[in-house]
Amino acid sequence: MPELPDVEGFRRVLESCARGRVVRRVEVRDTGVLHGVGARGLRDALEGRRFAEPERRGKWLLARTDGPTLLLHFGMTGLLLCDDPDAPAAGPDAAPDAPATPPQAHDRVLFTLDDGHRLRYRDQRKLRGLWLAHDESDLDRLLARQGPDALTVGRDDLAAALATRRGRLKTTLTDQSVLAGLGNLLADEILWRARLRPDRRARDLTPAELRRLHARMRATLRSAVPAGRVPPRASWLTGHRDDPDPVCPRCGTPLRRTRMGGRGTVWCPRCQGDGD
DNA sequence: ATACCTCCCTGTGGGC
DNA sequence: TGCCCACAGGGAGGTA
Repeated sequence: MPELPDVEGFRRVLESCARGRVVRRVEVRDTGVLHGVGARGLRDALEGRRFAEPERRGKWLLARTDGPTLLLHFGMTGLLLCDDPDAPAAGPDAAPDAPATPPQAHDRVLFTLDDGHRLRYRDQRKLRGLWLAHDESDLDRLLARQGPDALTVGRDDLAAALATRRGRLKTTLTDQSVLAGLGNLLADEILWRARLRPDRRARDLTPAELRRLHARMRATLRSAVPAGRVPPRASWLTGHRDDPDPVCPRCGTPLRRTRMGGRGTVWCPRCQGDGD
C-alpha cells in the first residue's frame, strides 16, 4: 500500500527510466484511472513531450515534462514499472518487435518512450489514478489541501500541525491535510517506536513526546525510503500485522488490534500503554 | 471548523 | 463445491 517510501521508490523509477526521454506513445487501457482528462486529452497533452525531473509531494508523484505535469497517485494497490527494452521477448511465439513483457490485466496506462523503455501505471483497484496539470495553478489547486511533507517537516512545524488537533493521534498523522505522506502502516509503526498510544489526542502531546514522535518518524522514514517500502522485518511492528496471534517484537506482549478512523490499527498495550 | 462515517474500487479467504 | 460477505485502506464527500 503505497505510502511515502513507496512513492519515493516510484519517483526513482520515473527518474531513471524517463527523465530526459520523449514520450512517443500514450496508451490508455482503462479510462477509469483518469481524472479530469480523457484518453485523447492525455495523449494529446503528453505525446511528444520530454520528461523532466520528477518530484514527490506526500503520496503524489509529479511527472514534470517540458509541457504539462502528470500527477500520479497510487491509492492502495498502484505501482509504477519500467520495462527494459533489452529484456528477452516473452516466450518463443513472441513477434520480433513485441514488447518484452506483454501488458497485464491491471496495467491501466502505458507510456512508450523514445528509447524503447516503457512506463506502466499498474493498479488493481483503481482507488486513485492520474491527473493532468497544465500549469502551476492547476498543480496548486490539486495539491492545495496537503500539509507539510513527513520526510522533511521540522520538529516545530510538526508540533504546530498537531497543536490544534482534537482528534486521535493515529488518525491525525494519516490526515494528508495535516501531514503528507504517512499511511496506515507507517503511522502504526512510528507510534509504536515512539511509545505513544494511537488514541491519544494529537494536541495533548508534551514537548518531550513531540520530540520523540519527530525523531522516530524521521528514523522510520530514513529506513523505509531506501527500501522503497515499509519493510516487513521481524523487528518492526509492521512485520507482525498479519500474524494470527501477533506479539510485540520488543516486549512479547500480545498486540492489540482496534479500528481507528475506519482503519485497522495495531499497537502494544504495554510499550504504548503507560504514561498517559 | 473539526471529526467521524460511508462509499468507491477489486481480489482473497473464511464460513456455511 | 460454491456462494456470500467481511476485509484490506487512500481519499472524497457528506453529515453531525
